[in-house]
Amino acid sequence: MDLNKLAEVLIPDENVKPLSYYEERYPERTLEKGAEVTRLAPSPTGFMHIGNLYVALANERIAHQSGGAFYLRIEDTDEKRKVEGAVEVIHSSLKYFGVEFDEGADLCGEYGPYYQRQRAEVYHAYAKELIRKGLAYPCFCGEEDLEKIRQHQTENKLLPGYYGEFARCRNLSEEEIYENLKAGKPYVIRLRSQGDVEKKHTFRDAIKGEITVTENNQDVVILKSDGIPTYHFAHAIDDHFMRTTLVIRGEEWLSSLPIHIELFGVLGFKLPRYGHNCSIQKMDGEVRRKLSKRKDPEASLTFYREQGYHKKAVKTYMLTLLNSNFEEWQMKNPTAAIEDFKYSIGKMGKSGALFDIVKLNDISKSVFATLSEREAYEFLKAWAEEYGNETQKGYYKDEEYACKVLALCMGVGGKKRRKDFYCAAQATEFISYFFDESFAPTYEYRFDRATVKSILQAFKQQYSYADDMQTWFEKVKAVATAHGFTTDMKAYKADPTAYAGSVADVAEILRIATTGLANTPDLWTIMQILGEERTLARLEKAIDSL
RNA sequence: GGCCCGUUGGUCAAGCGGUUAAGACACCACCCUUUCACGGUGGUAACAUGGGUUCGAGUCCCGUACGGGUCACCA
Repeated sequence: MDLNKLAEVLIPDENVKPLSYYEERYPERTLEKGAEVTRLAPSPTGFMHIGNLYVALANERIAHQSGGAFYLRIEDTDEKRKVEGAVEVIHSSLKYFGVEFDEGADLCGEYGPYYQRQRAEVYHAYAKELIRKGLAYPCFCGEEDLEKIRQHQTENKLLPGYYGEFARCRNLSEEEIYENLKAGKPYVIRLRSQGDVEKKHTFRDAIKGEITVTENNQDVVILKSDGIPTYHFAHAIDDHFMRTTLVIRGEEWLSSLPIHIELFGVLGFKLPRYGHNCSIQKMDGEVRRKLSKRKDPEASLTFYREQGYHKKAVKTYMLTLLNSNFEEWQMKNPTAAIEDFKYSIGKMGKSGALFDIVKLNDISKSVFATLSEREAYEFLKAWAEEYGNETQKGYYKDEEYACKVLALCMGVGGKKRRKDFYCAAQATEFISYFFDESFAPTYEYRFDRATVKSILQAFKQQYSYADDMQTWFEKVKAVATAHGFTTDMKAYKADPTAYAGSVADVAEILRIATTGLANTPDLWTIMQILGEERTLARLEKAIDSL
């Protein structure tokens, strides 16, 4: 059979150049020893999963820490999944979390184009080469044919797939091929696999360690009927010519590793190192499962922006999941930039981590506690502008007032900072009682109405805006005593039944009356910020409601 | 179902043949505090399971159970 001719007929791409051209066009990178070239290679679906950030961060850290390069390649070989503007979403959502590429799609770079659809000629050049060598062949089987083969295989408990004796088009004669072609039958190009599933090898994965893989025996499709490569073929060619040294990707790829190993071998390329990481999971009732794009809002990167999580918090949390020694390092180096952490691929977990939003919130609280009230103001204002409603935007109109509120709520200037905020949405909700337009209390007291009313009335009569904190407390205590509430907390704790309540309970009643909440920062300061008129109005309103 | 991977407290996890089996989050208690928090101290709580190998096993081997992944002209 004239394989040269067959290659020309099957893949009539006039842009194809000799193979040596591509090796020269995409030369080995000149890098320091130990430098790693890594990449993120998402499909442009327009949806960014938290797992994308997770794996992007791992790749980015390793490349930049080693003095290598980190690039973005768009795997747009699947027409059906393509979404307009998706690349912009990838850049912007990763950039928000501080992950930036050195080269890649929509950026410059010597190893482009970085869109797979634009690299057709390279794939074609190598597909042709494989055909010439007899290592690839056209396959005319349609969906129905494949279905039939699969059915036969499942019925007879055979390994499913297109291989060996089941690969019907593998041994088509020259006449048959040209007859099919003449009849206008669509075809794909398949690899003529030389592997044997009975042969096992151990493979060293950078994350999982030693794993056993069998050889691939599937005649996988390398070029689809539209001439576009499948993931496997594009992966081998791109990662070779973009000179990737380390491929960190999800563990769903582990099972197709044998295909990749064979492909790299058959193409004469050096296999990169691989690290297969686990996906982030969550608890759904009793079962543990992957974070799902459809069911879990927190699976989407946009969730964190809409909620107003600080990028540093999300990044820190990702790092604690990615590298088990990160938290310890951070505790020892509380002021160091997280970029200074020596990331190690070997420290990545071998089993899937559960996503724990409570832990994220805890980290976020600490991040807020490092912000000044001005920084918090800018952050919250920016969030409100983009995601808040009209009332919430209004909170940040008066900068001085807002900063006073924030300074109090974050404990700025105190010996220890408060940790009430974990995201912009929650922080904005938290401070809403400072604004009359959103003050809608439900007043849930733990004492009977008569007592509450009496306490409120007594306090209101004595209240004076001019009082300093000390005087103010004296008055609170006086009200407490007058109602049979003790001011001696120790005594109260020793025997709570001896009193109607404690001064803490009185404070709680006043707190609920003025803010609607049982948990707020220092009440005296709140009243100072609110001002005399509004404070009295709120007490009045609370009394009226009883 | 076949193949591959995994399994240490509720969660994230250290551990690399000999440890009183770290630490963090959460929870609880106490302390600090004239209020709410912050903070401090302490506590509850774990090697999935059955066999081996070994003087000795969370650590090595085999089986079982459970969980995950994968079996496309999707990535």
